Amino acid sequence: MDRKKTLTDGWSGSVTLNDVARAADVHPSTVSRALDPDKSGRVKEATRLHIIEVADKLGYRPDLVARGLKSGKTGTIGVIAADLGNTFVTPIIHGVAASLEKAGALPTLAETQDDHPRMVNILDHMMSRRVDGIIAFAARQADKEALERANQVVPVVLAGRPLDDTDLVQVVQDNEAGGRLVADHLHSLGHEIVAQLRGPADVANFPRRARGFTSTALAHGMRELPFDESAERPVIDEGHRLMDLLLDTSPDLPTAVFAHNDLMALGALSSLRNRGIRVPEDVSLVGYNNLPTTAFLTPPLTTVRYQSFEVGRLAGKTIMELLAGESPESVLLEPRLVSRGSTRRVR
Amino acid sequence: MDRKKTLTDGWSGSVTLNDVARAADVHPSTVSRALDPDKSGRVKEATRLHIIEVADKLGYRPDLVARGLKSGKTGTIGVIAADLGNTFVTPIIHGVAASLEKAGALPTLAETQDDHPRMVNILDHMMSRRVDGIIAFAARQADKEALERANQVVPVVLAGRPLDDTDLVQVVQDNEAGGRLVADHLHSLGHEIVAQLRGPADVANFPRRARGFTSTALAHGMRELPFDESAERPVIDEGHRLMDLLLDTSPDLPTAVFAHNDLMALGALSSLRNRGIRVPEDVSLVGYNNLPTTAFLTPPLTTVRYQSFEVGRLAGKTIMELLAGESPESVLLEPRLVSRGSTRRVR
DNA sequence: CAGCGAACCGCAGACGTTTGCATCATATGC
DNA sequence: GCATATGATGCAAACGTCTGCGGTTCGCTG
Repeated sequence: MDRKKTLTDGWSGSVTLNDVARAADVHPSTVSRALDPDKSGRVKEATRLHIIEVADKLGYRPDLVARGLKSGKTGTIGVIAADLGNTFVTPIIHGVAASLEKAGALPTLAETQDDHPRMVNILDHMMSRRVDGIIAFAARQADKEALERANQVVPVVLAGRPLDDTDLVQVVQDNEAGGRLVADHLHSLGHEIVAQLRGPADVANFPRRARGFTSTALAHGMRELPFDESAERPVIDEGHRLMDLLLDTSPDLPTAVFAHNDLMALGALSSLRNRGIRVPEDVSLVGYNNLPTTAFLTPPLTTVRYQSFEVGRLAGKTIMELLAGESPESVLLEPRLVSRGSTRRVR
Repeated sequence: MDRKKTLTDGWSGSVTLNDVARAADVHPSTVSRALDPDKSGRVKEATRLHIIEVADKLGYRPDLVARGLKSGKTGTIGVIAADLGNTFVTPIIHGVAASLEKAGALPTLAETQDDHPRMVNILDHMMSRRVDGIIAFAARQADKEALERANQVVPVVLAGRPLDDTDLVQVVQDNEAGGRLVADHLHSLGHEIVAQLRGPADVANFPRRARGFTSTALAHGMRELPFDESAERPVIDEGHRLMDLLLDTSPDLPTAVFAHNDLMALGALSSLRNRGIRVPEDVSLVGYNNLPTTAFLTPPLTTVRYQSFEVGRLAGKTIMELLAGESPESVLLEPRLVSRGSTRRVR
């Protein structure tokens, strides 16, 4: 009349601490202590071993939900993405998952589609779930206030996309340096007339890339064509549209184009092809992110490496440090230019 | 002396049901009922409105952890991936997240790296977290038993990668049909000597593709070069290695090669290029998955569309149906060939 | 041998909800 | 106007775990 449930021999229909206690003939609190590595010194070695044996035999698994209720810690980190379909986002998630798992935590995923009300809803939901912390990436400037509010309750780390004027801890790449690298590269190849295809202005990455590029181009005495249109979203179609627009409206042709990410570069490439403009013979083209397949394009795309996985990994590490009460600094990763066939010396 | 905490005006330091009850001068259970849409009929309209108003003012957010403990439902679905770095996996996750969110649930992510012990650990962990269900994709045959055991406790859905000889509900593409499509396509272009670059044999997708391809090629009277080596992992490098190996060991040259996925096709492409073998002039090349950038390769890659997002979406839908007590069938999506420049009529 | 501290363990309350049951007041039927 | 049905709310237990407090048992010292 003691061992009542032996349903499956795997995770039986949830064996509780009480079941173990009854089977081991001790009080539940003793079982709790025996199974807690921190407290195991507070229980006699013999009983501890006995309890562990019984727990194993019964296939006891602690109920993390109950534990979470009692302790206030769920071991869950909310990860809020703008767009899970974005090829630049997924490696970050990969990095986050990898580093959290190492710390015994797990990420819970949500997507905002860059919609502000949705961001607020999701934050609400995450708080309801009592996540221990939040990693938000791909946040637009508009979300800043909501994220700062959330940060009053649980640690918030920004990953992949920076936010201006905020005290939130950030793990991002130095996009301005990235823009500078591109300008330097084009300058070293002798380009003098250049243009940018801008990503969405409210995603801070892109204005920063633009700023770094423009200032350095200027410093080198290059001429940047005035073209302020920016993409709605950083995708292939928009790259195509912007390239078309530039070609249709600009009196001059640039000898090199800096697309703010690889996808937009792809779109630009097909726009150029459609018009018989050759890359790199007529125009050099640079992307950003170094997506896995860019090396296999024809021509292989010159681009800037974005260590997405590393960003995710560090963001995970950072939030665990915050949870441990430490005060980690924001991280600014250095970009690196990957020079390939889509850029060449201007004749 | 009633409203004690007004810390932040956002998510104040967690307002509980009791706080609301006290402020509204009713019993907690009444608040619980008033806020539950299902039970709202069981409380007077006036008090209900009053309670809602008070709850809003206090910024009450239910504690989903406590609710989970009481109700046994956490609103969380465990999503177990083999490799989050796999470009074929991420759209599936995207689809899962999208469809779960619609149902008010959220996915919790973990990665096995195709390591069996790790899969078991993660399943354990997921059970401990009391997930309502599990979507496992990218499972190898070895994991079958563990997943079936888990399925005794919570619904399990397999997504993206099929498993043989199991009753688990699956949402996958008809890989055999995919293989047939490729063989048909190559046949229609007049190819007679063909070869396959096989993906890992223990991931059921690949043997199925192989089977469909081989049987159809045979039926068409084509000759398939005997080449049984298969990739360790379905990645670029392995495609390169296999292509090299095939070229080095086979006495005959195929006029067309079917790589079991796009990444391997990329590797094969560069192997061929290194030897001065032109695609598609000398050899036609087919991939699988239709990754976003394959259309921009030179030549654009002929491939088979894998509706990854749709697979994820349906997997999410399916698990919600299982949770609702319905008995959804396994889903077998139809592949579609995407014919591009990497295949051409044989001279 | 009395006394005392340490080691070990049980007790019970708490975390924030939900829910069957009990209770009370009100409305309905005769 | 009384009995009964009905509607609204309060009460308390429970979900599984953790933990401060206190009690018991030992072994030890003086």
